[in-house]
Amino acid sequence: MEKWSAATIRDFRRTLLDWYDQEGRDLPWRQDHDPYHVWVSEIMLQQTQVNTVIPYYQNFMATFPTVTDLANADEATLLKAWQGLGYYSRARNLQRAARQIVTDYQGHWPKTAAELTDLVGIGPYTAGAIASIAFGEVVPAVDGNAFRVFARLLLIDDDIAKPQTRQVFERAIQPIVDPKRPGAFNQAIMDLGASYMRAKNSDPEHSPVKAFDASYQTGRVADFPVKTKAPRPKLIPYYAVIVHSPAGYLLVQRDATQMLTGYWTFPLLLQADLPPADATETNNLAQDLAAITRQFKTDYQLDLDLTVVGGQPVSHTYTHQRWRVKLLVAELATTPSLAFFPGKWVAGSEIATLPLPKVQEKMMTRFQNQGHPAAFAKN
DNA sequence: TAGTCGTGGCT
DNA sequence: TAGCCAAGACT
Repeated sequence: MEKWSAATIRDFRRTLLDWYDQEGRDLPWRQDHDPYHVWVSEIMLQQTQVNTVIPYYQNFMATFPTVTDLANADEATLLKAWQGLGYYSRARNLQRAARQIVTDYQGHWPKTAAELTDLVGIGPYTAGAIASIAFGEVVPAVDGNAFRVFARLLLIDDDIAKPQTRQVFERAIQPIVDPKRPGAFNQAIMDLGASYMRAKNSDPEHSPVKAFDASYQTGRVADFPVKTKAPRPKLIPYYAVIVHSPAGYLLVQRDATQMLTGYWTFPLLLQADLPPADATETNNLAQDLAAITRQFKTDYQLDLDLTVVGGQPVSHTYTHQRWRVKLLVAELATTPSLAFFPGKWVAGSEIATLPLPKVQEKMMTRFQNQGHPAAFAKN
């Protein structure tokens, strides 16, 4: 690992901040240093690209202008505002933290990184970002950009995929943070990491800090940062049961034990949960259809005549799971009671008003393209 | 600690 | 295409 002298540190700060003042990005959440604005933007930006966040941020601020508005919002409105951003626990934690601020802190923000970590959804990175940008605390904000930028600048070869590596970087960066402008310093590092010092297609030759870039000076940019790769997503087969009656489509809201908590989908059944097939030559699909029909009858008192929706199964890949969803449909002439089924009927024209995950949108599109073009038409 | 948790862009 | 990456936190 490289060690910088006090003179080098001063030179680096000046070079970095001069560049940032000239070339730093003009982003909606950089209009001011309001902690609410900084906080919401930082949560949205977790594992999410800037261009994706911009329209969500603008809509979010129009819908929930203050932390009090967010604390008082109903969950459906909140989840709808977050729909498509992913990592949906961020949205629910955001509201939990808003309520913490309003009730536990009487609306007064904690102003240090150490205190900010007590708010749900604020970890070491986000605490450093808010503390430095909104309150001027001299602390690093170590995100993926900071890992990458300083791994290259200082030739730090610790594996950034390992949790204990964070403190290595925090200790290395802390003395370099500009004590006069810690927020600008941290944001400048992020802008650098999103431009000249990207993970792929980096351009260290034209970087404003190339003179400080030990990886570039020694021809080893591609070797930093060191990061072990994640395991491959696991294939998980599902059946989606599309039940249509005069009252609309049968939808279920995902509970707190599941991913996509609070969002609505067609009923989904794990293929692995269905009664096992015989060890004979019998058709698996037919057996599964029979098992699903039996389950709806006995558990929910719903009589379904299931048919397979044409086309390929819907495929949707998450970070650690790859869903393969076969669509089934049952058309009912009359609307049965849902006294035994944990879901509700929703008119085709009303489904889009609910918070829906991407996989549900894919299933709806596939269904429409397989002989039901007007199923979810908007009125 | 290592696994969990979404989606879109890009190669 | 399949895989990696993008302003991580939580358990």
